[in-house]
Amino acid sequence: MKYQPQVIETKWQERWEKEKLFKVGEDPGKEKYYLLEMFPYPSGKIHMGHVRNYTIGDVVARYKRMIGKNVLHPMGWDAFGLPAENAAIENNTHPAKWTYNNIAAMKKQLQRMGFSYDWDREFATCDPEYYRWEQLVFLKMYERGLAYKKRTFVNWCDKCQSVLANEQVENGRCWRHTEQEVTIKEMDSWFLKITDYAEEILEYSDKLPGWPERVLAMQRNWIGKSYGAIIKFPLVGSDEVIEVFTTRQDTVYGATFLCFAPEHPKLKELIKGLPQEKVVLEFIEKTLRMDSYMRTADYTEKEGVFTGRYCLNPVTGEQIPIYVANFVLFDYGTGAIMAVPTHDQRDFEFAKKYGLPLRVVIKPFDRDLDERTMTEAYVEEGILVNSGPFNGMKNLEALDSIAEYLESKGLGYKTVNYRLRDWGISRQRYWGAPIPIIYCDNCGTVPVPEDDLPVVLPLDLDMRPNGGSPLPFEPSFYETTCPKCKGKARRETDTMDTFVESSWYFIRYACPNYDKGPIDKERAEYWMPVDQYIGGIEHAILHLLYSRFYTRVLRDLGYISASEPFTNLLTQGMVCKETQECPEHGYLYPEEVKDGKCTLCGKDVIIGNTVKMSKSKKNVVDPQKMIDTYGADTVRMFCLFAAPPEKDLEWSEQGVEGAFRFLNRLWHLVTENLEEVSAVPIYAGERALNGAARSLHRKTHQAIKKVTNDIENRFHFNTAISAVMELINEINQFLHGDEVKDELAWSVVREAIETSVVLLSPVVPHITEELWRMLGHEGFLLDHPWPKCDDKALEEEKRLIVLQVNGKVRSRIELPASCNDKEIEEAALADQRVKRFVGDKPVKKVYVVKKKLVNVVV
RNA sequence: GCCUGGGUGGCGGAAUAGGUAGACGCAAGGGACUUAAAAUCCCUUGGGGCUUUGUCCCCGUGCGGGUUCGAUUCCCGCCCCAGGCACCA
Repeated sequence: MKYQPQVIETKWQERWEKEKLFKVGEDPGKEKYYLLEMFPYPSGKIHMGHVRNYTIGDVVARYKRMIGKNVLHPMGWDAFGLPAENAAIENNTHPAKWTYNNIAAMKKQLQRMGFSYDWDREFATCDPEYYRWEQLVFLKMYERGLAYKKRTFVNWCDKCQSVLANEQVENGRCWRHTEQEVTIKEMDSWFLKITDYAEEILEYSDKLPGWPERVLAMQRNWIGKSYGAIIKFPLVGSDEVIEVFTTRQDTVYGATFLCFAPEHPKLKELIKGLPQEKVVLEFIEKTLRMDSYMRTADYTEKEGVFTGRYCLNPVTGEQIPIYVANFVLFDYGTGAIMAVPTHDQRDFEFAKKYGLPLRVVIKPFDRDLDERTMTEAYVEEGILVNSGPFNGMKNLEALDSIAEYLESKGLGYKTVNYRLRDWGISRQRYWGAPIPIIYCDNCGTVPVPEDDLPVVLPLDLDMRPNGGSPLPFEPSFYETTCPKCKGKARRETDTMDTFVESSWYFIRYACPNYDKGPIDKERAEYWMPVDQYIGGIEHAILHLLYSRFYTRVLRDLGYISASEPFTNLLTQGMVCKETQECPEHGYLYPEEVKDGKCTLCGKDVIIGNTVKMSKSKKNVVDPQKMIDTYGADTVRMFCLFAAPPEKDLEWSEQGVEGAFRFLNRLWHLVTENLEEVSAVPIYAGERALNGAARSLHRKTHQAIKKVTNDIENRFHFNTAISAVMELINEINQFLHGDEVKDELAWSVVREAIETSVVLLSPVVPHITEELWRMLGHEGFLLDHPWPKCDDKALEEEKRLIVLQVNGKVRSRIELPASCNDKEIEEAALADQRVKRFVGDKPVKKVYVVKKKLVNVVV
């Protein structure tokens, strides 16, 4: 009988669906386990990254179910976003239609992979029944000041035709359009106050032992907490003070000038009417015109101009000039810095360039510094000089003393600063959840009344050919009446960042149809938090940080009690493949290469690096093709076997074939021995075994132990699979061996075969289901209890003892397991080879390690 | 520069509590079956050495030290690679 994956896989998929095998409800009598993989954007078809991610999740879900947990394993669609708009323009269709078509296609593919999702909980975030609750939460946040609007400088991506959050800018470029430089634009934008939760999120980062350290490190880094002080510099010719944030208040006596960011809100007012006004305005304009990439690049020179204004150094009383400088960040600290050229390298270079004064205020412990001969800033520890009452103090000690001194004089105060900024969620896009706000000339900004929710995104409009949002051009959408005064008013036409939807979808899965609010508290309390979350590392900051924030907001609004959404996080590696490059034609598809030559020009093809699969590198493998050729089980098997989940996976067609071969071997092992195996009962330990049968029985239980441990504690499916491979190799050896195959022997084989099938079932659920039925069982494997290791089976009557002399392996002997340390030692010293290496040297000491190893030291 | 990982055969990777380095698989080579090929099955496969081809000897987990009877594993110093952050005051 031939192994025909296409036939058996679709057959079982249909049965599972018909029997609602994956449906789950709340069961207070059972321990819950919430397993979640990051839901996909419905781009059209699944890619290998999805396949890997969801296969890993499926193994865990099936395993947890088999050990008796009540497993929630849902799937849905992160369905808002820009690609739908672009595709709609290109194909002259509508984003909604495009999106729902894609969802249907991808759902079919996921089902074809045999994933155990409870599809009854499926939803798409572009459904008003989903985003209406997001709008409600937005209104509640607005009420509490957690959502606010302000005019400020924001990141703008021309390709997106929209504002981006800081988290969505990578190296000065858009995270979705890595070729697109981000520019800074001044505009009105909505923000969520994630900074209110910075401290709590940071603190809890030490309480997430189930998260990879590098993700936590990235988040801590992103939050960027630093201790320092605000220092007030009185402005000359005014009652105002200029506040700066510094972590180096110990150097305040050396502050010889101030620098403002070009975006600083007070700057324009400061220079009004001064002779320098024009030059300063020109400088501001020039700096703002630069894209973020250029502006923050290493090679961009530090530049600035004098503003014409002065302030007083609050501790020395000296008059010092105020500059505006391109390297000062407007949204870190106060947007202005005190410059201490002697002890900060940037300030040093700036001062040298513009001839500004230097004053040493910290000297090294062993020598003096002279500002006239310094060639770089002194940034090490040292002793304070030129610092009034603080002279002679160690600078680290002076940090506190000076802060306290400033505080006592009303010149400043100690503070903590975070790099994290509020989350900008306004998007000038169409395909997103509308922000439920109305602008009225009389009443100002008015929230949409809760009863009027949802503010539905109109589906009957045409996309604009240039790519911008049609909403601001659609009177039927934006024209409305003010809920307060009933006068004419205008709706907000910005939509929300799609990361808002993904910040709480995992809670909605607990109660996807709940229609009285965003969250059915009772059901959410049963399921939350997510016990195991699995997804790509690329969301280390973005989605994972936003979700930790949003979950806390929902907690504080009383919807749930959990603070952290995801107890354990697994970030799987990328799926990679080697690239092929022609010197003339660039990257080539595999079918464009023949015998190492380019089929277009005949030149030798260079085998490139193994990198993440991407269309542009032409090294993608379509999962559908793999399924069609080998079946879903083979694809699942390869994804799990080739590497542990957190590492990158190198795609190898030969590896896939190896997986397919293994499944064929398994298939033939069962089908070719079915008659004999079916004729006997499964070995249950009632009769003593010896020889090869005893050894096979032991191997069976060793496999149970190893597979269970590898899945339960490590998620190392590659070693779990290899343990079953070893078992199957041993079954085959046993069958080909000389020993008499009596009923007892066959019953041991039956135990070994059935155990292999059960152990493999989370990995390759279709073939195992089919074989299970052939072996005469009723019911689904998912409902079969996970096998238990019998420790008695593991016992060995003989043990291999490794014999070392001076730490080098010299011999191996087999001894009865009953031998005690003394007997083992005697046997070791009596061994011929040990004797040879010991020779006539005196034995200094003999180490015996628990029935495993002896080391004779001479 | 800072942070976090990581460096083991031709390759992907094992070695989970300091105790047999290289499990399992891929590739390669040899053999069986076949008219032949494919498929399948069996064997070999870290490197080197040999006046003994062996239950032989030496070397070997990025490099250099250390701790230990014993180190891929622990400690110190360095090198390299990947990812993240980076004018953060």
